[in-house]
Order: sequence, then structure tokens, then C-alpha cells
Amino acid sequence: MEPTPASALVDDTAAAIRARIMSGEIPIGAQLRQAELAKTLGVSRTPIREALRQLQTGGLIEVVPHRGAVVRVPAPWDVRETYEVRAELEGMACERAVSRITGDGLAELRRANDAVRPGAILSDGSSTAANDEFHTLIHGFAGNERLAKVIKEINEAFPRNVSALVLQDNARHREDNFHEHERIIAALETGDAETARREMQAHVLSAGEQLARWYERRSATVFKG
Amino acid sequence: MEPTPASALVDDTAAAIRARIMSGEIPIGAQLRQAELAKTLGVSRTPIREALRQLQTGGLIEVVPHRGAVVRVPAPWDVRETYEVRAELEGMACERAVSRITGDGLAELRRANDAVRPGAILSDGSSTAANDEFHTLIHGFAGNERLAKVIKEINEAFPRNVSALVLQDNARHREDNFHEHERIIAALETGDAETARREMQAHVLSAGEQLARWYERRSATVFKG
DNA sequence: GGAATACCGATTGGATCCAAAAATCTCGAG
DNA sequence: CTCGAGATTTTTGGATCCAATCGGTATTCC
Repeated sequence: MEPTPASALVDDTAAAIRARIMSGEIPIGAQLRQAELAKTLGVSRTPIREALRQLQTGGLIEVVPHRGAVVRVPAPWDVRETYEVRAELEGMACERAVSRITGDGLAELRRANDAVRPGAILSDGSSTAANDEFHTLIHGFAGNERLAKVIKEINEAFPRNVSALVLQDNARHREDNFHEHERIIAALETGDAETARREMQAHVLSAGEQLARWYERRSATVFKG
Repeated sequence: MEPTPASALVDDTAAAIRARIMSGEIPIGAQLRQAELAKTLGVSRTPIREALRQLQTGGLIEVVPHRGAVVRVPAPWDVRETYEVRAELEGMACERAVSRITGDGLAELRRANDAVRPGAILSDGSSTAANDEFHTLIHGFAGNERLAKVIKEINEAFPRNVSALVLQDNARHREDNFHEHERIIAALETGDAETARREMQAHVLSAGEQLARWYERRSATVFKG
């Protein structure tokens, strides 16, 4: 990590906007008014505009010339496609992690997954954070920074991601999530690369399917009012 | 394709700058002066700045606050890591293509690869274009737009990519390239998904290794003068 | 009464202005 | 002659200005 790279205001601005979209404070499909964002974040429109370009490149928002930016409304088929790719990459990460992970690493994974356990006392957002940490840890153990980066970018391409879903969705999904993580840990411990990949792939695909369904339900609801 | 989405100037500007970097007109490590770019492209600094933010997000350039943007100089280890990811994704595309490709599709691939053949008469850049087309065709046959997009983004993350290398490098590599493509086509024709994936993966990894070596030689040369 | 059109408010987009920061140059001291 | 402090120049960054465009509304014509 850099010791603080003379932080660029526009990057911070982009991060702030992204956070507001990811948290749901700015809802899916919402218009992003430059003047409004500028006032809220206490800067002029210039850094806002540049930040929006960054988010546009990331795919989180769509910008129509002379009409402004809106938070992208992903189509369910896009979610499914994307999670097929994500499953492949996370599977790859998991396979690589098998030969690189240490005993301490396995302990870290178990600790992270404990916070995902349905019974765990979780303040707002902690389940999301815990779920993220579990996956992020594995990306780290894979020992390929680019791989971690690509997965991260993919995850930030949708206004609502799996982590946010795990938190708000029902206990059933949370329990499934927990047990799938356990199976992944088991495979990593055994050292079975093939199984580790397969388990992670299935895990991500199932999560993606939940997310796609969520978007389907959402668009149906929005239609009715 | 859209009938021309009211083309945004900043997107065109970003594309123009990217093209100049990819072609080598703007060399690796070069400073990108906003005023100079503005004059060259005939616009003011405002769209330039937004375009640079887009390229920054893509990873093609690096922006240091108050010091400006430079064309990124990839480290060889980064190239290797990236091509491991690319190999995985292209392998996935190839595997998926097996069950989706048609006879016409195979014909297209053969035609594209004919232009890669060492003996082929190639005007400047045509080998690059042909190599790109071969891969792009397969991405299309994979039937997953997100997958194609991610691979495209990865490919545009380096100022010098494999396609550019294939063209300028020696005949030996070009011939290897051609024969590896042939083996991939054969696997696709046979319908052997496993082999198709493996061949493509090996092909991309070998290309990535060439690219990494190229960057190694380059940095060594630059040091000496 | 309905549809086409012209106007108006709101918002984005490009250009310009000025301040802040960094690199370079100059001058002086050791 | 070298090193360092200060001034100068260059370049980026944020704010602001004005034109271009879009959506909506009202008006007019058929």
C-alpha cells in the first residue's frame, strides 16, 4: 500500500458517489444531478464530472449526452452472464489458493466465516463486511493481484451486489452461504484444488442466481408501482 | 449496434488518445500534457481531462496529483499475472464456443487465421488486425457479452499488447501463433471442450510470456540509454 | 378537439479564469 | 565547484461562465 498517494479529490469524490450508490442511498435508476452532488459533497461540478466519467467506465452508471447520468439498471441476463465470469475467476482464485494458503490463512478464513454464521450477532452491515472479507481473503491467498483487481471491478459493476444481498435477504440464503463457505474451507484444507475450484464456482453461481432473481423481482415490482 | 448514440465528444477523445498510445505514437512512459493534447485534438482541456480519467480507470495511464498523467510502464510480473487471468478467460470462452460454434463460424475462423499465416501478404497492421479478429470471433461464439467485454478491457490495459507484438516480432513467433490457432480450430471442430480450453490457455500464456519478455528487454534497453 | 410547433426552464457540455502545487532555474554561500 | 535556498515558470486542479441541448408546457393551426 502507498502511504497516502497525495489523495486526489476526484478519486475520493468517485468513491463517495460509489458508496452512496452501493449502500442504496442513491437508488437504482436514479438520476445523478451534477449540481446536487456538488452541493452535497461540498465541491464544484468539475470534480463531479470527472468522477462520473470514472464510474461510467466502471459500468456502475450510464451517461447519456446532454441528458445526464443514471444509476445503471442491470438486466437479469447481464447479471447471470457476469456471474458466470465471476464464478470462473473466483474458482481460479480458489484453485490457486490451495497450494499457497497457510494454516494461519485457514484460521483467518474460519474466523471470517464465523461472522457470516446465521446465529452471529451482527450490527448493520457486518454480515456484508464479513462475506466480503471471506472472499477477499481468498483472492489474497491466490497470489495474483490482477486477478483480485478484476474480480473487484466486476463486483463493483452492479449497484446491488451479492454482499448487499446476503445481508438483507432471508435467513435461508444466509445459511446456505455459510455452509457453502464451510465446504470451500474444507476443500482448501484437504488441498484438493479441483474440488476447491468446483465448490467456489458453484457457490458464486448460486449467489449470482439469487442476485439475478432479486433484480427480476425488483423490475416486476417497479412496474406495478 | 446503436445508430450513433449522439456520440459524446469525451468518449471520442478518450478513444483517440488510446489509439495514439496503442499505436506507439505516444510512447510508453511518456508524459501526457493536457494543453498539448487539447491543441492536437482541437478541443479544450475540459474533455481532455475527463478522457484521461476514463483511461486512468482502464489502467492504461497513471495520474499523479499535480504532476500529470503518464503512459503506464507495466512491470513484467504484472504482464504475467494479467495473462494468467486472460488465459483463464479465453480458455473459458473457447470451451463455451465448442458447443455453440457453427460450421460457418469455423469457416470464419479459418479465414481469419489465413491472414495470420506467415506467408500472407500483409500491409502494415493487417497481421495485428487478423490476430485480433481470430480471438474476437471466438469471444463472440462464446455467447457471453460480459466475458468478451472483460477480456477486451484486460487487453486494453497495456500500452503494448500481444497483437501489436505479433506484427512486429520475428517470423518465428508469428508461425507459432499461426499453428497454435490451427490447433485451437481443430479442437473446436472436434468438439472437445477440454482440449479447446487447454489449447487456448496455453496459447494465451505463451503469448503473454512473449509480451512479458518484450517488456523486460525494453526496460533493460531504456536503462542503458 | 387533436396534433404539430414554438417557447421556456432546467441541465449538461465546452471553454476560460485563477489559485495551488511541482519542477526548474538562478544565485549565493561554503 | 558543489550544494542548497529561494524565485520563476510550467502545469495541473477547482470554480465559474456561457452556449447547446433536452424535456415539458402552452399555444396555434387544421
